[in-house]
Amino acid sequence: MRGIARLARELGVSTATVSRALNGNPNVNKATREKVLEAAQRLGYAANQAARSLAQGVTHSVGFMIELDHESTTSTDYFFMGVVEGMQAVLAAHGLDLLVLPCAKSQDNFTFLQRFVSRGAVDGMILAETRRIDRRIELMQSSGIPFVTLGRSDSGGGYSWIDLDFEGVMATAVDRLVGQGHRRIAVTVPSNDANYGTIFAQAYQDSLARHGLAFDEELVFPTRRREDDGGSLVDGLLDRPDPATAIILFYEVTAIGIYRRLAERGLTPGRDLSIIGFRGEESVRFLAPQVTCFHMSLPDLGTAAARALLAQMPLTAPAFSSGVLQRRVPLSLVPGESDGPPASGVR
Amino acid sequence: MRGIARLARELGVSTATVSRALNGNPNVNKATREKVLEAAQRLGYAANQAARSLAQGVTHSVGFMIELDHESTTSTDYFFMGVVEGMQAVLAAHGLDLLVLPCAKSQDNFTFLQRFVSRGAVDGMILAETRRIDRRIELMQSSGIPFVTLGRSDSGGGYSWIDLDFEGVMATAVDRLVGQGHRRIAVTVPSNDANYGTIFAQAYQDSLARHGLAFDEELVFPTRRREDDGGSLVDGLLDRPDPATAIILFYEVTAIGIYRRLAERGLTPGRDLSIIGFRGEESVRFLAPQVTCFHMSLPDLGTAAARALLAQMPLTAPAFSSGVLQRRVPLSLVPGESDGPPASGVR
DNA sequence: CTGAAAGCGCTTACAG
DNA sequence: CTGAAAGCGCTTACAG
Repeated sequence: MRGIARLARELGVSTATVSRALNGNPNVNKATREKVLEAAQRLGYAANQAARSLAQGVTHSVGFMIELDHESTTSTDYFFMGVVEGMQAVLAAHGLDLLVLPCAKSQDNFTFLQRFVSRGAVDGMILAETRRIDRRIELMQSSGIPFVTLGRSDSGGGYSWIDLDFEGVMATAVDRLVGQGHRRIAVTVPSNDANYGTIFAQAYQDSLARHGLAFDEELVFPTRRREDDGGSLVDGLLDRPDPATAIILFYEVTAIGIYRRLAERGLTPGRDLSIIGFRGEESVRFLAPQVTCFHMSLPDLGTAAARALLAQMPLTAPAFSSGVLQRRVPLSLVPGESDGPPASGVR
Repeated sequence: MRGIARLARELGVSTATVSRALNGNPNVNKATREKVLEAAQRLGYAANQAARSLAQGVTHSVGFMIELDHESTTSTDYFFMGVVEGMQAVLAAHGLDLLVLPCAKSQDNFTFLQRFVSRGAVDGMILAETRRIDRRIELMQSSGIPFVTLGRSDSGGGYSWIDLDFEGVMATAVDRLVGQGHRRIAVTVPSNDANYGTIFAQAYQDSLARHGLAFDEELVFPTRRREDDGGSLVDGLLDRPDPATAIILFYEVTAIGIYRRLAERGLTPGRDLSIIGFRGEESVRFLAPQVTCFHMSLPDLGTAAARALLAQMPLTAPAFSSGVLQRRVPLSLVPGESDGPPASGVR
């Protein structure tokens, strides 16, 4: 005999009583409860997860599906762990375990998710790196399992998501540069297929349009999350009939390569080329001149996602404001010295 | 009626047959199997995880416990995701799910682990950041659940671990510096309580002793995983009666701060101070002069850990060479220009 | 090759 | 406040 039955026998009570005592059911005599709790503690007993889940119909766990591609996992810009920190704290406070579920880039992410969902392995799910068209969202909706995505998608319609305010960031950056006198503003966009790339690029176009500036496809540079992906675009930016005088970076780490290439050409960031980075990062903080960028708290992003999920889960929903939550997290500008009026003085 | 029962009824077979077909039991008529498989596929049916685990006594999942502290999760030096990449690939190939289990620094890591273990939530466990004395190891041993640690510990005795060859790295670095003529060699060590700090420091002492060099406690600098933690130690290193002429860095990112401070003082890395970094990192790769460092593959480390675990798990052990595996993964030196003969020419 | 039935270790109405 | 018993959804000897 093992598990709860063994504990019950040793204590001379029924398994029902042990179960109630352990689960905080109020209908248990105080002395009995203490006896049970003490014994469980002493013997290191905890209810078997599988049996518990089967009986209760809930797992008390939440999955966070992330995709592993070598480019990002080994990047200095990898930021999901900071987000996990916030998620974990909120979920733990509500008695939920966070299971980070890594899906290899090489396997189909739909099938991967489907397995966890159809097996009932989690009570809720957080998805990252949403695509513009993302079948995972419809999968989650038809599964009935509460979920929230980190990032928007055109799929699914009215579901909960948390995303960064790319539009706000871009508007602020372009406003600032235009205010400094720039007219030829370039941009880098991620070279992967996540939806944020599309959103960032669209916000760029919209912001230019707001200022009556022409959109030039040749000023849009897809880059990877790599320091050296910045350097190679500098020449293309400057050596043209109408050179760009400013650039907005999706991956701020690429500033490192840009600074190097500028230095090689005897040029100075902020004077010969204005640079604004998207997400202020540790690895870039030590560049001189300091990169003008946008700041955000990664744990706060995780916290927001976890809350949006809890608001949908049966056990926790009552404590949260109801319904679907769709929120863009604003970022604040951190002025540096990497931008300023164009050297040519064009205005 | 739901789950397997519903599927069975629809197909006009017993649940036993459905179960066998789905689990690849050979004792199933081919036509029957195909019928079942087709229906399961069509209806998106997958066996309930909890029921399956309860009946089988195994979860087909492996946990990787990592500790979240804000310093490391937001560091550009965070490297566990690269390791996860390798783990996940190996485990998936053997039909095992990898659950990354984040434990907040603020909660007790022993209790955290105990919950997952005593509940039977995983079939195997990988532990990171082992301490010199680490009660988790005895916990795992008494649980009977296969486990492997990323990092050594004095606890537990003969269990499986994978660790980096800190001794080899240190010996190579010191040999190289001594060969260049250095006699006063400083070192940075991590300021946390993980065992690798102790090992690194001990290897430093041993390597000095091998060359008959005196150990000077004042040349040992605890640092965090932060770029700016390098700069502050430069002055202490140089402004003393017998200045250090070389330094070996545990966290290579701190080289960034060191380079900056040296530049401020009009000094040159590799000439006025020789620098060797431990783990070659993306964020440091663009420093000039290039930092001499040691290279390793993060996914390979994960692969090794996963294999060491599989070798202990009942279902997979037969395919692996048996027994306890304790392995130090070697790193290879990548020469840069950040070290060389001391400027004073002392020999 | 297939089915009826027991059993995995819990939780929870139900009855007292 | 407590216990006997059913039930959660599977898997797997056992019998045929």
